[in-house]
Amino acid sequence: MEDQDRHLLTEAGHRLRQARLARGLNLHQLARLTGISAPALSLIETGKRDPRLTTLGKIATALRFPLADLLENPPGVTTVKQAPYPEGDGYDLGDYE
Amino acid sequence: MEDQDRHLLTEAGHRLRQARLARGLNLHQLARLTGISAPALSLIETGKRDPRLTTLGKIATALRFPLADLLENPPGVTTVKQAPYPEGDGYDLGDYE
DNA sequence: GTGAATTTTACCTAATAAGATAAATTATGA
DNA sequence: TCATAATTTATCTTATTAGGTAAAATTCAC
Repeated sequence: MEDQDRHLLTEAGHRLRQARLARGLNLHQLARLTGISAPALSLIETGKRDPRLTTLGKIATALRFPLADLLENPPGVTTVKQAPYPEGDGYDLGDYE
Repeated sequence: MEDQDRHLLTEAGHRLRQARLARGLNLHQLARLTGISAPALSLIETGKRDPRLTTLGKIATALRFPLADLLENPPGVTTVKQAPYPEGDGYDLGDYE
């Protein structure tokens, strides 16, 4: 697994744990709410598992936490609208056509 | 699979496709950029596959697209800060302790 | 320090993501 | 229409998620 992947998983895991603790829930209780087992939740929160999108969705729903905030954009930070993309260029596709 | 899951997958898929097309890339080219096969990308974009978090991360990176924007918060919409959570209550854990 | 609660880890099984490849389908253009 | 490109679907293999359970480890309260 690459470094970027690992960072993504640990970051999302940290935010999940913080959100759960902020709501005063333990893993057992969150497991009840989500239908995801406590061991699985533990692995996700500790960044040891690469969860599926719907798995994250179930957890976010149970915690009443915006899914997007699990992944990027620390609270309060807003994504800046980018300018439209320059036509065609900007991607290195190598010599592959 | 539940209704909410399906909605999450189709929504994320749509946004992925829009982002890819906005950059003038076809599936083959995006496959080259991400290391994810074109058939897999097709399944994800059409909401027929439940991708892993790191898979979404690879695609978002390749498209230079904020991962969070794939999932919620249509461009321009900002998440409203919630008040701190009321102590203990608000969750229906049934009669399970 | 002890004991209880919580979390982590370690098995197992089943379901499924993802790669490769190829075939089929669907645009797109000449 | 026909040819080409692009996307979708199908099949197979491999890797990994996720549930269940139990045991180990950690944390917390007393």
